Amino acid sequence: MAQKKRRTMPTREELRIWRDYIETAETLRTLLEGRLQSESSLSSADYRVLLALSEADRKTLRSSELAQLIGWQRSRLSHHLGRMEKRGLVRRAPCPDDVHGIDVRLTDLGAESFQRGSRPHLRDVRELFVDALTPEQLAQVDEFTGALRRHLDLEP
Amino acid sequence: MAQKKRRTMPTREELRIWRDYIETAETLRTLLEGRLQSESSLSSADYRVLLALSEADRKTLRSSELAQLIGWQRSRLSHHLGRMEKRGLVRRAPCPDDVHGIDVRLTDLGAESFQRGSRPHLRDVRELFVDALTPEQLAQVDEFTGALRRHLDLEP
DNA sequence: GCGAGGGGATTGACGTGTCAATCCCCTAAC
DNA sequence: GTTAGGGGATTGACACGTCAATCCCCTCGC
Repeated sequence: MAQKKRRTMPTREELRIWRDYIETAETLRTLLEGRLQSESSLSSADYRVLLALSEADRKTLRSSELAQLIGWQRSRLSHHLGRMEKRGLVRRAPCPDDVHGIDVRLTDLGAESFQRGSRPHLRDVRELFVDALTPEQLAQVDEFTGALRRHLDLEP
Repeated sequence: MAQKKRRTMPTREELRIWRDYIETAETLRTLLEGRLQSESSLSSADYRVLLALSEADRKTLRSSELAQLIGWQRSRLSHHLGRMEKRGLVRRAPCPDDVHGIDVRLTDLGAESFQRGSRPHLRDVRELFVDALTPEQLAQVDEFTGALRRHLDLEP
């Protein structure tokens, strides 16, 4: 550990592991995204929004809460909601309780799209990720992801 | 294993691990990319191109070889080279040996930018990724990444 | 020789994400 | 009351990646 702190550059081997790690995660994301798209015409961005909304009380969230929940910048959410609204998946309306603030509401079409996409997507996650790993490996993923998150201060 | 095959959906716990995994990798990528950008005004896409070129013989590669090496679609590479050329990082010229085919050449500015970005970038990788993990955890990452890659048929 | 086909590369249209600027409406200072 | 400021949200300009269409020039069959 002390020795590790003294080094500046990663070794060749560490670098290879890093590259494999990040590239594999990327590939996995892309594959899942492609399947989701062809199964339900939803991007993974759509999916995150729909997921958050469908778990929300009255299928509605304040725009800022939604951004907070899924960890997006305001402007990204705003752009994306605009596109989703155009496709009829969500609807925006001024929030009655608060003069600032916009309520984002799941439409029937949005709820239905999410339902339709959800099961195959979960199946895909099992197939491409969970099934690739033994239970021990899965536990290792959890462990080291936790270590990374703590290192990066992503944990509560 | 037999039991696993029979299930359709991942458990709640498996899903949590999946989400943490993919989200952490994504965050890490974004962080690294931001640092690279502010340290050297290079995107990680720029970096990959410059890395491949600077390791190449005569700092030059055929466009198609380059695409192959870094695993990009032709059109993505073409667009990106256009932008990089505009910034003076690379230069394109018809390939003398082959009537089809374009030679992509690292410019002096490109080589210098890469040099300048490289060390801090490697330091960042060590700091944000390698230092977060014990040697055992790093070995585990390698192991399960390998398992994933084999499952997805990404291995040679 | 000439037309079909094919590999190499580019282009255009489009959806997406980021950053910075802006807008809107409220609250608080004076 | 008028204005400074601040939180919530949108907008515009731009960089990026993807897909499908296209272009270019060669090779091969005839």
